Amino acid sequence: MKLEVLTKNENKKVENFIIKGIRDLINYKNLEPGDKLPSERMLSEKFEVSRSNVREAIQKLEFYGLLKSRPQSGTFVANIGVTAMNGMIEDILRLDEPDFKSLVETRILLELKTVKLAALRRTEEDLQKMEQALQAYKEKVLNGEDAVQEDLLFHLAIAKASGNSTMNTFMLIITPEIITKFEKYHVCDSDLSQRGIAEHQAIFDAIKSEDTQLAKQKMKDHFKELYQYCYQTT
Amino acid sequence: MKLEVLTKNENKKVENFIIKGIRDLINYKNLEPGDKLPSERMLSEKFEVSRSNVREAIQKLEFYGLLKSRPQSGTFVANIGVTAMNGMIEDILRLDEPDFKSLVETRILLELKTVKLAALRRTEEDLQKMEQALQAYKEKVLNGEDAVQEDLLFHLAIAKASGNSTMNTFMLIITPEIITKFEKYHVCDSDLSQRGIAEHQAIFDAIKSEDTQLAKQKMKDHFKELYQYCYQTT
DNA sequence: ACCACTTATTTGGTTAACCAGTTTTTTAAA
DNA sequence: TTTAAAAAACTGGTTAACCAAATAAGTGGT
Repeated sequence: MKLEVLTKNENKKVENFIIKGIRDLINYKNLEPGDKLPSERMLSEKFEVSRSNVREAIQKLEFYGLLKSRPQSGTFVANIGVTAMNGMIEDILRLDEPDFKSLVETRILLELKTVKLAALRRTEEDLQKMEQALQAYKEKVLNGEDAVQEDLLFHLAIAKASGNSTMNTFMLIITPEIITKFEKYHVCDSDLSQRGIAEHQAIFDAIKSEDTQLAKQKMKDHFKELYQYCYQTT
Repeated sequence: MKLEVLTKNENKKVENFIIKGIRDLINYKNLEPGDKLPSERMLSEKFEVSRSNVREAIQKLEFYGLLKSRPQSGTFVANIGVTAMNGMIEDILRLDEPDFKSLVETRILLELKTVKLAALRRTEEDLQKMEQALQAYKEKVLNGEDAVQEDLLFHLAIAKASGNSTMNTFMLIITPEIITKFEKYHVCDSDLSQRGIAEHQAIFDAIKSEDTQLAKQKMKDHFKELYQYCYQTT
């Protein structure tokens, strides 16, 4: 297990090493948007790493939109100038693992917005989906079972109803991390869950009646404890 | 070019097909958190696709925290129950490409928060980095050159100063997409850039003097045009 | 029946060979 | 010298063989 972490770190180190190499290459050769990078084979030879490692690094930079691979042709510098390229690569290299506080902070921010947008834009289909999720949550809680999953699915249904695909994606990214870390730190007691039903219902009603301000307020109430938990520790 | 898009769609279709297969497998076999998935080879045989495709799909689900691969051991269901698993996979399958409006909307939301947090938490080092970015931006504009990159680097410096790694990551994700799409739609004229300097300076000063409300207000002013642009069209 | 030990198999990850287009170079005809 | 055609070299992507660790199965002694 220890070994796995080591190799993972090692792997990350190699990846960052290659990313730095690519950055230096772009700077040294003054590559501009649209220019072609050396082939994967040449890079792997130059940096003395495997081609898989090179592909990995390229794919990461492609994820952040800095490079663009074209089959049977080459890898190209995206439509971003040298300056932005350097700045962004530096940021990418320094990115650290998200801490729990950062995740919760972001979730609250996103959800206070998605709930407003959902109240504005929700379709009839969205309402049905949310109601289903709410119903599933209620049943679990009333049976005294753990309902963390159903809880979050209701929130994801709101994100979908917001009609903002970017926020929806971001919610999907942070949700599982929150689930796993949350279950470790915190256990919902029965009273809290009972109150959760009423709060969820209030949020749903506000969205249904298209009352954006009320929806936001109800979401805020719902997050009150999490908010305090987030800001009291560390 | 047309072909590339086709194969890309085709590829996505295969990936989604496999993801659905994995989902059905989890449901049918009632796999719970910690249980082991069939090996990649078996899955590739069962779904009649290449092992690469299977790995691709697994890595995507791993990105969203639903699976966890362990070397020389197997792929395991993450600490998430069947219900959340189903809901999230459905969302992932339906995720569409982010539209420009959604990107801008999210950017504004994130930046109004990061600027507040930056005013609260910025270190001396953060201030230096932001000042450098601001200076670079000024020089470009005063020379009459295009300064979109320097503009965004200043905003990224703020995101970094916010001390929230999740928001920082999200800003990094949407920034390049905004750059490319923005340059297509909109060209900054000289007057606008001149005003941009003052606005950036005001934001920086507010952050420096730790005035959260003022910082947020200045950022809001800065986004005024973008905001209108975003909400007038479509 | 149980336990320590060896062997065989299975696993995700890695490497190297291969593929089908693309791009550059060569060639020869005008 | 120019240009059109042909061939060679190169490209990212894909497939299949290989690796070392982890697990399962077998083995023999008690």
